[in-house]
Amino acid sequence: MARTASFDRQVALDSAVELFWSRGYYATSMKHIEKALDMRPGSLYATFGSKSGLFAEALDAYAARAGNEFALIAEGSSSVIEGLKCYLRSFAMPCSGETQVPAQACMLIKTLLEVNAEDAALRSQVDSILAGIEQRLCEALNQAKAAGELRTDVECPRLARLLQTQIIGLRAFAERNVPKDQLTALADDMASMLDTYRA
Amino acid sequence: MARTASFDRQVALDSAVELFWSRGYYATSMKHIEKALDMRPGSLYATFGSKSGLFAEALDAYAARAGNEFALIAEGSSSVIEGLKCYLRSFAMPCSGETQVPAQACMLIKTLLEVNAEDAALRSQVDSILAGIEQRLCEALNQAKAAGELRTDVECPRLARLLQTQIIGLRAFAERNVPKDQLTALADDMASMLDTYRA
DNA sequence: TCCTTTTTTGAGTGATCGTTCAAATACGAT
DNA sequence: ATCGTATTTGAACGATCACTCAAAAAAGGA
Repeated sequence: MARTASFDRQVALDSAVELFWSRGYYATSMKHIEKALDMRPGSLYATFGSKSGLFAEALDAYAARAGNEFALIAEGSSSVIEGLKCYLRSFAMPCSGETQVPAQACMLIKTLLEVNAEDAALRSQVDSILAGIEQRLCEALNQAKAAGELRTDVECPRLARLLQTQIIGLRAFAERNVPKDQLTALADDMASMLDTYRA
Repeated sequence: MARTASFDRQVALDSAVELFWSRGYYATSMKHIEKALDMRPGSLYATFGSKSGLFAEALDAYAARAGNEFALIAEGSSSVIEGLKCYLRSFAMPCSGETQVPAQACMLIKTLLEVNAEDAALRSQVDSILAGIEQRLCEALNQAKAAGELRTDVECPRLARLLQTQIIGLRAFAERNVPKDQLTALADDMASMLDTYRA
């Protein structure tokens, strides 16, 4: 046999997420990537194919991480709705624990607003990931309704989209350097808006 | 005297807004700008100084236009709150009239999420423009409260931030290719949320 | 230890980036 | 018409872009 690869694919992807989430797609050069992943062009292109290929994998890695975080909060909550409110409020926290986040805004939304028609593949990838998140929210709301937490006339898909839009807005708003208490008040307003739909 | 400039500065800026709003800052090259404004490098640099200088002026032009549109809707409404609800719903419309918009998302938010720390001047410019919009919303709400449209216990600055965040989220969400009826339902949900604060 | 196979390296590719500037051009005053 | 001045033009700058590939390096099997 022969030489084995010296890098860890998942570690490299995590670095790529950090870098792209922070700098966006177009403003991240291969030089940045080489330094952040500690890999040289040959290895990078052999492994990920292209800059956009790496970005695509980073998007999926980000989505997987975000999904885990949501599941974690949902699991640790007494009810579905409480979990969703807690999830909303989590985006107003400075940063849970010691790890610093590269940007307040969601990487998916940053990509959705940044990437233009020439990179249609990335656009549609983001679109389908967001659709998946929307569906997960909808399923959580269905579960809440089945548990009697929500009024029976609530349209779950519609409320799911409202919820997703609230999160998008909150995280984009947080990209500004706004006082922490204003941010928590904003998240509280959104969380209490959920109570409107309660049974 | 001597030769007079052959281009109209405001027309050029409008083209720049259209171009930058559509393609973003980093993905717009000077070649794109030369073609869109029909100007050659010498004239461009003599007039606007640099790519970032042109972008800065385009941002201001965009903000002025957006302010006018808001004022127009506010003027044509029976009450302040009705005007705000109408304003919210306007972002769910396909496009009012014949003019096509280059992007659904707000150019200010696209810029806020795209531009990174190396271009701090643009970032802080966006930040102050957004703060100005927030204040305008707050003033409108104060006016509504004075007219008895809002409960007396409503914190107008806080509600203004909530409103701005709703708009941000709605317009970013609309960047996806989502069915029109879903979008109007979303805007309706946000508009009716305003009723919660009514007197 | 040596050989085979795979990975890693980094110089180099042409293209494009934002920007400059001297020459050509055209307008207004005389 | 001629001149003086400001504008317009487009070639060219060095830097950087995403990407390629031949050579060097290193791991596992013999």
